[in-house]
Amino acid sequence: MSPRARTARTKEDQGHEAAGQAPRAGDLTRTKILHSAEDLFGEHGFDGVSVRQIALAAGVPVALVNYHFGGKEGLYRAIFEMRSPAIVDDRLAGLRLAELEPNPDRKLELIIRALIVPMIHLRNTEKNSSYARILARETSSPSRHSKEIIGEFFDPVARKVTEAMMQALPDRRPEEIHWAYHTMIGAMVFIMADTGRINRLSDGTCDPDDEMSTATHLVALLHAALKHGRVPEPPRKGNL
Amino acid sequence: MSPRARTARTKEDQGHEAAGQAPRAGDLTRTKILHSAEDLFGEHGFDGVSVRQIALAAGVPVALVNYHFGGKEGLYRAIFEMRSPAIVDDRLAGLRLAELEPNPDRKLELIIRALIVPMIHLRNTEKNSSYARILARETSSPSRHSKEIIGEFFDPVARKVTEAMMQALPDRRPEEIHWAYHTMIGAMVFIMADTGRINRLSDGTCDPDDEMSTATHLVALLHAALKHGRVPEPPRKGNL
DNA sequence: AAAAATCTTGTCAACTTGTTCAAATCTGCT
DNA sequence: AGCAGATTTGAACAAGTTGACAAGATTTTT
Repeated sequence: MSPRARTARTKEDQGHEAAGQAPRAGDLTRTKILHSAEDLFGEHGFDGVSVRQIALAAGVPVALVNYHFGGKEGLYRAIFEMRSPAIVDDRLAGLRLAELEPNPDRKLELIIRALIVPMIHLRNTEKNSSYARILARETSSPSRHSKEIIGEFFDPVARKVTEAMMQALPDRRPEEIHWAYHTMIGAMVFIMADTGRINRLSDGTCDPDDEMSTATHLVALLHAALKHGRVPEPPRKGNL
Repeated sequence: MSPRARTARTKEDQGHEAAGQAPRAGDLTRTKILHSAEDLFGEHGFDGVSVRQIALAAGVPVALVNYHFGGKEGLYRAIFEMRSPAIVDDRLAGLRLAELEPNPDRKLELIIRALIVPMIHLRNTEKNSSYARILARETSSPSRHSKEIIGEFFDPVARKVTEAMMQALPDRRPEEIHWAYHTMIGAMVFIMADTGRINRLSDGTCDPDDEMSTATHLVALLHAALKHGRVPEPPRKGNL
């Protein structure tokens, strides 16, 4: 069979890349495939791309994909293993920063920024823009496979964010916090999906490529939503 | 060839179903296929389902799909032609209602409701829940095909909504209106996608199946976002 | 230098994909 | 009853799918 297949040593490759710990021969091929896959998956989705197209784009024989990643699913997972840590770590760092802020209003904004800015930044970093699209697709897909991947890679940090929100907004019911959180994720993910609709409908006034402007607007809107968006009635049953 | 292929007479079938105007023989088959397709496309996306799976679920031979809809794409389009008018009309009706409201604050809320409530309602109407998922997928997909379909069926009403928003919030720059609009769409579409993540992360406290509660929370949050979410600085270039 | 592990390559088989075809059946109309 | 058009059917098609293999090339270790 294959000596080291599956999604084995991806952490070493990306995680501590600086300390050159035995870069093997196949690593160049790995990253070539990984990048092509990222682009194509981002554009057409998991089912919309064949391994052959990826291999062709990467300029390698098809068999190499199976050798290095143990199949199409393994390749897909490898993309998440490569990219996710960066966002998650950035978010956690942002949350730690928010904890230090005494002013409750500023604190709330910092939490929102911790959630949003890493992703916006990711999207606008040349090489990673496709991953943002992949993430957008996956986040809003109801399939079992998507749930597993998102759950594994992003649920932990999601819980941290909601906890921080509860602390920053102590007068809200958990229900309100969670709806607010998913409103934020939805808005963010939609803009990250990059359908071009924003540019189209705004006649070019709004441009997601403008990292600064996008973040400013999105944070302002979501900050207002969280700060002033109280739900009037406590949730008694049978109200119509 | 096929006498009447393509996506011909879908309006007659669904639109004015009451007045029985010549229900042809194949109409039952058509709707069987249409419904199965809706479910499967909603669950796995366009590329995630094969025509054979759809035919199998509908209990008809594969060839009938091509006969009635002229191919897979035609079938997909037919779903939009069947479902879209209902939402679009509901939204337009909601917008007309909002125009009559004198109180600017209430007016803004009515506009938001006009955009959101029809879709939430659609999602929670037994038969149509899958279409909401299809719509969510398609709205946040960057592929050319998705752009075309969404553009054709939903851009017109989108422009009406943004126009109404500009009237209700005359002190905002167009830029702000458009970011706000896409924030709304994103939040809504994400919740409609129905990934189960909301239930999971909130430990069941939030349930998108509860139409009333979902609408209340979402409208409250977005209303606050639009009302208080001003962007501080005018967009001068080169700000860092 | 020899041996062992790793990496690359072209090809293959088993299977699924969307679509088409000719023949059969059903339908309503004169 | 008979006919024309609409509908249904099962089979077939060409093209593309994934994953696997053995054999060769390369690198690393002994």
